[in-house]
Amino acid sequence: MSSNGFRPQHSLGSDHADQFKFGFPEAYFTFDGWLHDDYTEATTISGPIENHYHQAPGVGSLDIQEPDDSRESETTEFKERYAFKTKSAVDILDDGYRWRKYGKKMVKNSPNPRNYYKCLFEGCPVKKRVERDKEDPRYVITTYEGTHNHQSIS
DNA sequence: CGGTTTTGACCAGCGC
DNA sequence: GCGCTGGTCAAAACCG
Repeated sequence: MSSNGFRPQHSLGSDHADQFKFGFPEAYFTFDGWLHDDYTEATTISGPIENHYHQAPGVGSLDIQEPDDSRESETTEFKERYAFKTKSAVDILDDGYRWRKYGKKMVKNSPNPRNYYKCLFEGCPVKKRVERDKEDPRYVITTYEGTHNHQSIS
């Protein structure tokens, strides 16, 4: 977190296996729960905020969304998805991966646009969307979709 | 000059 | 079907 600014050093404190499963760099983020599509079940972050990162005291539940029917799952890329809120003044959070923005949309019921990003790594299917919480513009909702097939370099 | 962002068009799923 | 909504494409602009 020194020179380049944002590299909090605390660890998630629980399932590192999960982190690797999702291919996320250690200690970048903590999760405070799964957000459903309508975000109704979002829990609110409590705890100290450091820079743009949320230092949650604990890791919330992290549910995996798999396709309803596995009838066509073969080589099977699951569509894991998870989301979390971060209190941040900026929309672009450095999570250790390189992303290319490929779209922007105004969503209904929210004055804020939603941005679409794709992981730059060749062949990596991961996408994410970023939007500002409509009720609480101080928060950024980031939704990741997919699993990184590589280590984070950056 | 190469990669990224921007932005409107395009497309697919779904509810009416 | 039709129109609305969300997600993606792609061409041009933009920027280091």
